[in-house]
Amino acid sequence: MSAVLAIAVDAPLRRLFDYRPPLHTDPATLQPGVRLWVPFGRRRVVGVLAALRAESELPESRLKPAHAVIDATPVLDPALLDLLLWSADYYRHPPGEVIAAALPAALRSGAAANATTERWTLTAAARTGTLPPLSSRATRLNELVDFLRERDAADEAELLARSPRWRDPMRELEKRGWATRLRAETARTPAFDRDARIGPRPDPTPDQERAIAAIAAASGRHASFLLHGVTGSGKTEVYLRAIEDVVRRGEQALVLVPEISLTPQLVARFEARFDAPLAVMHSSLPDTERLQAWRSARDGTAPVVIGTRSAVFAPLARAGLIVVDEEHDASYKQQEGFRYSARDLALARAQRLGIPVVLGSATPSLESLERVGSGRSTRLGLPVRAAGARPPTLRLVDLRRHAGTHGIATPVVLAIGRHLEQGGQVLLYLNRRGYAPSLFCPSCGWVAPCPRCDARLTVHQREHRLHCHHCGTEQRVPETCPDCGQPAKPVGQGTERIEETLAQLFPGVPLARIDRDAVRRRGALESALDRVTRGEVRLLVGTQMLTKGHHFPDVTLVVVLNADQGLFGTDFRASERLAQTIVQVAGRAGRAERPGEVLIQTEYPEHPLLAQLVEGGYDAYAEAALAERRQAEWPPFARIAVLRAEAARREPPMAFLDRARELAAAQAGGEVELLGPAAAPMERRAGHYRAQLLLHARSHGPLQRLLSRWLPEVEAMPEARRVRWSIDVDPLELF
DNA sequence: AGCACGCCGACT
DNA sequence: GTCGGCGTGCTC
Repeated sequence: MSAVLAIAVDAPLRRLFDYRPPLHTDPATLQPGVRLWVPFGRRRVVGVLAALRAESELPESRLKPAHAVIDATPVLDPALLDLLLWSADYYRHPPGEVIAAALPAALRSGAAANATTERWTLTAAARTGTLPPLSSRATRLNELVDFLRERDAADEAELLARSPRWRDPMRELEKRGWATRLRAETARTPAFDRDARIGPRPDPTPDQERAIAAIAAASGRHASFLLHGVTGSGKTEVYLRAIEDVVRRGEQALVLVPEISLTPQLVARFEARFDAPLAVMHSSLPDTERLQAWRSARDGTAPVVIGTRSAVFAPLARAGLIVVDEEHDASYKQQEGFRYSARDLALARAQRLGIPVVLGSATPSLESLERVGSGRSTRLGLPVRAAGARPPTLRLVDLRRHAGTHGIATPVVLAIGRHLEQGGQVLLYLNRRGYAPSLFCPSCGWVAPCPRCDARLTVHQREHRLHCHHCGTEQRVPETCPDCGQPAKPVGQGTERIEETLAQLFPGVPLARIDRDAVRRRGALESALDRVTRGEVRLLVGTQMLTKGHHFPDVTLVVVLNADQGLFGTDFRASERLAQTIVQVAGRAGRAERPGEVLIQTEYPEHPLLAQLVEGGYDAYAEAALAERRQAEWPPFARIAVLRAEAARREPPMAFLDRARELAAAQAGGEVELLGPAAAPMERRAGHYRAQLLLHARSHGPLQRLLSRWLPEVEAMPEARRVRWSIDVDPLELF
């Protein structure tokens, strides 16, 4: 009986491909997780052995033999391979693409998995003297031969030490058959010395102590913790202590952080503590550095592996702990292609590995709070701020009752003045960059539209241009309204306009704006943040960028300029995001001994979400929101998936989804509810019409069963070829 | 995704 | 007469 190799190939195809073993290769020597070169169509590609099977569904005659085995040992260990194949199944994504997501680009194109060292040696013929002698005038060659004759082999360092220009003569010796190179895997041993290498650290508070002890008590088995600590309560110190414990046992910790917070400062803080090289994994890392980080994670030379979303797939020689910082952050969910949640996969991975996992946040996702509520996770609270700082007080400012200046209500203007007078810094948050969200003609009602989206163009005054924030379209600001020829004017507020207004209201007060436009230049963000920290800036305006990770100890007043965007969102998660944003931005105030003040401008001060936040903080909001989700049967009390489609014309996506719905209805059997199809709220984006079909079920099982039977049918539909479609399991955003 | 095959327009 | 447009089909 001949074995069949089930191989994952990096192609958008939701299946594995069966091959015969390479010629003269005993399949018994092949372990799942090794790479092979395989013929694929008319190409030759790298595949990963997913499983060895007794037989194929295809007749043996249709199977091609793989060309060659690449790895002696698997690039993906059994647990990681298993997690990846499970993920492919769970997220309904092609297994080859899922595996590709876990491997550095170099490995996807066949590079050696292990670092190799080259050594040079004389050939047997050279040593026995059977070669024609070298000319006595070739001094460089003769010297090199003499050098090699004295030893078995020489590595690059030794050759370099002898002569900096050794490569050319060596190449010549190789050409003439005198020398040859030996390639060997570099021996790697853990570089860190368990005890001696832990740097100076502060004493933990009693709350931190309790959390550290709970995590330590779970070492060596699976346990899931939610580290719920208000901003400034010292979550990072808990991670560091828990990791110390892991490192002392000679194990590794995997730390996931949101995209925006993987800064050199954060890495430096970890490095200072462990005094060891960390493996840093980030999507914008150059290929060779990614490969190096991957190798040092895999061979165990890095005690700590720290990275963004895709680092959840980092190979670990001796995994001891997984940490997911700011677990509520949306950047853990990949929004295109393989739409996985790194936070959810971190939980799945820790469970498979039998190790503890710590999710940390000041504003936990409702999913994580529900896990605590149902007993699947243990909450570790850090209720007070380190250094005794008092929490800020929140107050609502009714925009209907107070006149204002370009979006800043008078009481807020007065409060800003007061805080500035008392020497505080003031931070204003507005999630809208640009000068104004639209350009409007008061005489005829025309509003500058994006030609490719159902959206308005944003005015960028400084550049004198209109930008679409959805598709990137840009144009000049027209002198006059194109419809009636009258002057058009910017309407509404963006950060650029707030900056201008503040400059007028508080002349002479140093001001900085921090948003994507203002800090586009390399290093601009760092230098702006520096000026804030040094106190050179007193007024600070910015977007989301301000709410993540940066600390502003001297900020005494935080203003949320417009809380209303999240209050009536079409998305069931809109209010959760708003509450998290407000609490996160509020957390920037009152870090030091000065109490902070937070003012939230709204047209709906009676809205229950805002009332809960102001009176009971995030916990009160979360409790109410969970009750609401339970009642309405939305996640985390239900499971959803979204089938999305888009095309250049309006009809094909709807036709596709209508037909897909019919197929699903024929299978659903009552347990899965179908909602839609419906056009996206902003139907046209970047010239494409978008629509979606929502699938809703009480639990995971029925939804997964439907998806596994239904998607192959969807894939085969003729309508499927006239649209771009995708499936999103556990979507974060519904549109 | 690639890659090839296949049948209809403006050009060396 | 050909180069090449992107529709269609296939990858063990």
